[in-house]
Amino acid sequence: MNDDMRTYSHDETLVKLRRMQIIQGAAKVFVEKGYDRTNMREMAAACNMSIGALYHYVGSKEDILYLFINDGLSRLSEVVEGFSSRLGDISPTEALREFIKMYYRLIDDGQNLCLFTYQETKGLDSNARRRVLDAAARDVAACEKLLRWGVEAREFKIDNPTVVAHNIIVLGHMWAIRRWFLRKRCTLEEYIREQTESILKAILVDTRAAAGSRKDTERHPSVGVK
Amino acid sequence: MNDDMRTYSHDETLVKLRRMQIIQGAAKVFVEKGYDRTNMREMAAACNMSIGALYHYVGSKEDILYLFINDGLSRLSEVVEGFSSRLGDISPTEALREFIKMYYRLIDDGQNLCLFTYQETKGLDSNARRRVLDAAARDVAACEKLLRWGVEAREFKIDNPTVVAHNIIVLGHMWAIRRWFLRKRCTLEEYIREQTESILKAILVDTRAAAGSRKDTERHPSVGVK
Amino acid sequence: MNDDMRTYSHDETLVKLRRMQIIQGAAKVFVEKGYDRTNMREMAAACNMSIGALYHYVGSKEDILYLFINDGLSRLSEVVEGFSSRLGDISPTEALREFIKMYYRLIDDGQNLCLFTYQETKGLDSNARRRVLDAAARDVAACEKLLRWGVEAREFKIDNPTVVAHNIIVLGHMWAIRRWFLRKRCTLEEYIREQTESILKAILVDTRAAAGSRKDTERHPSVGVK
Amino acid sequence: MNDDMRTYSHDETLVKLRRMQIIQGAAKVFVEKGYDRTNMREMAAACNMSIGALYHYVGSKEDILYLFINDGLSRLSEVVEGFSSRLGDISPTEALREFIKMYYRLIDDGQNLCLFTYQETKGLDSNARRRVLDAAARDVAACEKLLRWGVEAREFKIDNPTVVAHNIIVLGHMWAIRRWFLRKRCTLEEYIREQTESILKAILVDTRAAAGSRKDTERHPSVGVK
DNA sequence: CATGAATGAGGTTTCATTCAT
DNA sequence: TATGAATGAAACCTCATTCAT
Repeated sequence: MNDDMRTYSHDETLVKLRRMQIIQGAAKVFVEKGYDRTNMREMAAACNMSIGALYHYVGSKEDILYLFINDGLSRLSEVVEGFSSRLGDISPTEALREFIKMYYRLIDDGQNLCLFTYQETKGLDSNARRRVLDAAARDVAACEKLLRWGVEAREFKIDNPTVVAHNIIVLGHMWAIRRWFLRKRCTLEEYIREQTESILKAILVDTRAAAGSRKDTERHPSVGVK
Repeated sequence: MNDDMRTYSHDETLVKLRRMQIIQGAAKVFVEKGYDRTNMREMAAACNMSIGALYHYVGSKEDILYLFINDGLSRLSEVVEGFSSRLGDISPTEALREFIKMYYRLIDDGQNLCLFTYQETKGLDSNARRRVLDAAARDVAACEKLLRWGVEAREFKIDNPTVVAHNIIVLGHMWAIRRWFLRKRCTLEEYIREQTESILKAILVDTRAAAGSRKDTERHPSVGVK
Repeated sequence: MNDDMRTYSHDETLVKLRRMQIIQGAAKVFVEKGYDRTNMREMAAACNMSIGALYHYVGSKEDILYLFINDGLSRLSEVVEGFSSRLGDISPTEALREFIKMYYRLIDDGQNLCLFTYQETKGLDSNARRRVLDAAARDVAACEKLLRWGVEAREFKIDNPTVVAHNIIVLGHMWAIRRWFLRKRCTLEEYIREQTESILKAILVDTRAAAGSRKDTERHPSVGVK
Repeated sequence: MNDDMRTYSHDETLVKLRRMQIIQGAAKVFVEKGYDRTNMREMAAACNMSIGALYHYVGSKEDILYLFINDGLSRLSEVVEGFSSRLGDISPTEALREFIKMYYRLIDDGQNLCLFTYQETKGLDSNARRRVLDAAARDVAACEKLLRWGVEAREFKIDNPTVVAHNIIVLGHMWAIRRWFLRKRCTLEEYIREQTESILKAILVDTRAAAGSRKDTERHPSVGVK
C-alpha cells in the first residue's frame, strides 16, 4: 500500500491493528484540537497507548497525520469507486441522483475528517501530500465518469464535465466545511435535494425531466428511482 | 472595528500604520509556512520590525492572525458590498454575471489568503472566529440579495436562494482552495464562464435567456471577458 | 575472570558461546558508531540475537562494553605475555626488535579496538575500568621486563625503563589512534622500522650494535639501516 | 574564523563573550562527565545561563563540543606556532629542549582537554572533525620545522622528521591521556627530562652534545626546570 | 531458553512573551 | 518609542530494560 513508514515491529498484523488504534485515537484529538495543537502525550492517551508504543508503529507525529487523512480518504474513495458496480439497471440521471445522495451522506458521516483534511493537508511532506491529493482527485474522476456516461446516453449536455464533477464533489465537502453556515439554513436532506436539482437543471438535455423527476417519474416508472 | 486589541501606543494613527505593516509582513510568512509554523522572529523580520515593536502594536501572535484574516475578508466584503451601488442600469442576469466575474477575480487575486482562511480560522478564539465568519457570511448575503432581486424581477426561479448564493460564493473559493486540481484543467476565465453558465441554467426562468446572453456578449465584446 | 556479570542461564558453556557472539556483534556496531550512539536494537541485530536473548547473557549495555574491551585487551595481553616464552636464544636487542614488530602488528590488526578503548574506557564503572587499565598496564610490564633484561645483559642503558617501555607501547597505539595522520605519511612496516631504530638509538650501550643488528649491516656498519 | 554557527544575536561582541562563557561552562561538565552523558540542563547550569540563552549563541549541543575542542586546540597551536618567534639566539638542540618543555607543560595545564579531545573528536561531524584534526596536525608541523632546522644545522640526523616530530607531540599527549599510569611512576619534570634525553639520543649527530647539555643545565640551574 | 512489545523518564530543541535598557 | 536578550515550559522523540508469552 502506502508504506515506508517506520516500525519497530515485524508482525504485520499487529502493525495494522495498532495503526487502526492510532487512527481512531487521532480521530478524537486531531479533530478536536487540530494537528499542531495536539501533543503526543494527548495523542498517546487518546490511543490508549504509551508514547513509546506509539513510536513503535509510527515514525513521527506527521506519520499519524498521514495515516489519519489517508485512511479517511481511502474509505471514501473505496465507497465511491465501488458505486458504479453496485448500480442496477438505471438511467444516468437516476445514477447521478444516487451518487450525490450517497456522497453527501458519506461526507456528513465524516464531517470532521473532511474539514480536517482541508485544514491540515498542508502539513504533510510533498510525497504524502501528493498521495492525499491523488486520492481526493479519484472522487472527482468517479463522478466525471458518471457524467460522461450521461452525455453519451444523450441525457446530459455538459461543456466541461470535469468542472461539473468537481462542483458536485466540492459542494458535498462544503456541507462539512461550512456547516457553521449551512446547518442553520437547512438539513442535509434539503441540501442534497437543492444541490441535486440545481445540478440536474444545469446539465439535463430535457429540462422537464429534471423538473418532473419526482412527481413525473411516478407516472413513468421505467425511469423511476430504485 | 478592530477593537480591543492590546497596544502600548496611544497614537492611533501610528497604531494603524504599524498594523498595516504587520499585516503585510504576515502575508509573506503566514501564507508560506502556515500560522503554527511561523515564529515571531520570522514574523518580525518579515514586518521589518523588532520583536519588541511587534508587541507594542499587537497583544499576541493570535492577534496577528486575526488582523490578517480580518483585513483580507474586510477588503473582500467591502468590494462585494459596494458592488450593487456600482451597478448601472442592467438586468439581474447581467448583474449576476458581473458579480461572479468580479468575485472570482477577487478570489484569484488573493488566492493565498482565501486558502489560508479556510485552514487557519480554527486557530482563532471564539470571539474572533465569529467576527470572521460573520464577514464571510456577508458575501453570501450580498449575492443572495442579487438573486432575490432576480426572483422578484421574474428572471430567476430559485427554491432556496441562500443555498444558491452560497454555492456561487464557495465555488469561487474553490478556485483558490483546489487550485492543485483546477489549474491543470482550466484557466480562471474558463472557470468563470463554466460556473456562470451552470448557475444561470439552474436558475433562469427562461432558459433561452441564458443561451441568448451568450450570443449577446459576442455581439457586445466590451461586456465580455477581458 | 569475567566474573560477576548477571546471567539468566546456568549453562556456562552456552554463556561463553553467546558472549563470544555478543563480542563479535559489538565489534561491528560499537566500532562504527561509538558506544553511546549504538542502541540495543542495533546491538541485538548485529549479534543475530533478540534483545531478550541479549539480556539473558549480559546484565546491561555497559556489560557489553566491558566484555568487548576486556576481550580485546586480553587477547593482546595473552600474546604479549606469551612472547618471552616463545623467544628462542636471541639477544635482548633482537628480542626487543621482535617485540615491537609483533606488538605494532597486533595493534594494526585490531586498530579499531585500540582506538575504541582509548575513547570509551571512561564509560566503564570504576571496577571495570580498573580491570581494563590493569590489563593495559600488563603490556607495559612485559615490555619493561624485556628492557630490564637488556640492561642486565649490558646491551641497554636506560634511566627509567618504565617510561621507555611505556613509550614503546603507546607509540604502537598511536599507529591506530592517529592513523588519520600517520597513514598518509608511512606504511606500517616503515613506522615499525623508524620507531625501532629511534628506540634502540636511545637505549643501546654500543650504538654500533644497533647499526649491526641486521645481517647486511654487519658488513657495512657505517651505513646502518636504510 | 570558523563559523557558520547559528546565532540569534547580531552583536558580535556579545556572541564572543557568551561563547567564551559557554566554553568555560563546557570545560566543567564535559570533562567530568563526557559529552554524551552531559545534558543541556547541566550544561546551562554550568554556564550560568538559561537553556534558552544557550541556544541563542549556539545551534546545537554538538556546536558546543566543537567550540570547546577547537578553543583548546587553538590556544595550544597559537602558543606552539609563536614559539619559534620567541626563540632567542640558541642552538637547535636547545630550542628542541625548550619546545618539549613548553609543550609538555602546556599539555599538563590542559590535561583534561587533551584527554577529552582524544575521546570525543569522533562525535563531531566531518567538517568540524577535519578542522580539529588540522589544528592538531599544526603542532606536529611546528615541531617538524624545528627538527629540520637542526638537520640543516647538522646537529640532528633524522631519517623521517615527520615521524619523530609526531612522536614528540604524542608522547606529550600521553602525559595527559595515560596519567593513570604515569602519575604513579614519575613527575612531569622527570617525564620531560626522560623524554627529552631519549629523543635527543636518537637524533643527535654528536652524542656528547646531549650528555654535555645535561651537565650544563646542572651548572646553570636558573635555566633548568622550575 | 527465547522473544519483542511495552514502558515512560529523560534527551535536545523551540518559541511566545517580557522587560531592562 | 524601540530593542532584542533572556526565560523556561513544553514540544517531539529515543532507548535501556522488563516481563508476559
